[in-house]
Amino acid sequence: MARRSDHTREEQYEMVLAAAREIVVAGGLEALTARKVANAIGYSPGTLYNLFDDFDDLIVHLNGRTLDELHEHLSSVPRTQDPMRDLKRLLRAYLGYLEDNRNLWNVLFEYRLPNNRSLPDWYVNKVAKVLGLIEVALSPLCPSRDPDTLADSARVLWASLHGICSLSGSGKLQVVSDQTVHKMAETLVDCFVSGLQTVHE
Amino acid sequence: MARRSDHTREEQYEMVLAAAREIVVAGGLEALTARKVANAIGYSPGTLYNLFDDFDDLIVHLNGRTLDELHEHLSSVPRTQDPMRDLKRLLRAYLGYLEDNRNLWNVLFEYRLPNNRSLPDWYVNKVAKVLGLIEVALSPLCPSRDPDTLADSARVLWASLHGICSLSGSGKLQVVSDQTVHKMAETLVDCFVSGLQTVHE
DNA sequence: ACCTGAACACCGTTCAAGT
DNA sequence: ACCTGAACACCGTTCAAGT
Repeated sequence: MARRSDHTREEQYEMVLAAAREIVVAGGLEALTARKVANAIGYSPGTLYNLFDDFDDLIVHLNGRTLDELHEHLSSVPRTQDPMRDLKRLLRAYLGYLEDNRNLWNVLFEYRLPNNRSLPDWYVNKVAKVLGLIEVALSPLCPSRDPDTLADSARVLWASLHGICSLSGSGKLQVVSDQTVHKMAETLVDCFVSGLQTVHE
Repeated sequence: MARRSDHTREEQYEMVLAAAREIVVAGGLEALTARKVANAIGYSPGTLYNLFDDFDDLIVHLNGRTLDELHEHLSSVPRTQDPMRDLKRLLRAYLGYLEDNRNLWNVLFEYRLPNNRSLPDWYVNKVAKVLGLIEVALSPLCPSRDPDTLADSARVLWASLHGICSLSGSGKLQVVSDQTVHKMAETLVDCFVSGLQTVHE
């Protein structure tokens, strides 16, 4: 109906992501619809397509923000002289973020791009930044000096932790309490790190 | 329009799951719709609701079949006198099933029930059966005689493996080749089992 | 140039109407 | 008793029409 200059493109972008975040926090991915986001920011559905390629693109941007949040949360973990203690703290910080932001975390991982499309470079970089934190924490515990081996170990640990959180969160492991998830995650870290140091390749 | 006794209820049930399986194999979860399933078996959409509570229920039943298939596939792995070798074979069988049935595997894990609902008992039992296979393989490698500890270890390993396959499959780990996934999974198993034997609790 | 809102082609689900 | 198929309340997405 009209050209509205109520908000700049950047303001609209921020409004959309803020609204999307709120909707996901309140109701998860299934609650997130284009019409609801548009309504929340006071624009029509069509306006979203001026800012994003499509709804998938919007979700990827929201997940990018979640990765930033997660990175910041994990970055706040202090480093001491005890590498194993630091790694455990990082683990607890991760589980803490998950518990406080369950729905955002769920969308971050449960959302899959359609088969023919792949994640944009800036998104891949955000993942790499989080992985970097794990590499740093794992480095003093990793006997190998090869950076590729370290990177692989960090990815295995990160992915394994994800598996525990993911399967238990979706009720596919007969896991009832967060306490059990914590215990399983600790078991993983203990065994994996211990194994790293004894396995000779 | 008519009462049709072309097929019994059981026949219809089988037809639905067979059609759903085919649609998923061909196009993944996003291709699976009620209308498409109904059309594939030559009935109207409404008929599905005579057989299943809703579409979620249909997917859960399909996933139940996938769990059966997976269990059967893993059961075919022969047992030798070398526990580590057996476990590695189990691992390879799992990765093999995944590669041959990627879309079914994706639906098995990426599909989440709405928040307020939980998986039925018969489904939980199917999961437990698969976990049982891992327990049996892990048992001779696990120093603890406590069956609960063994069960926890099996769940940690299963979930961790799932995490690696899941994250790499959705492109969230910068993992390119199946070869890398294999390598990561082997690293996990090596380190985890080795760690199991050295970690004292 | 920007935004609208109706329209399109879909969803899962329901239920009166038929046999 | 079983099945239909139209209808309902939604989706994501597009685009002619407005200012």
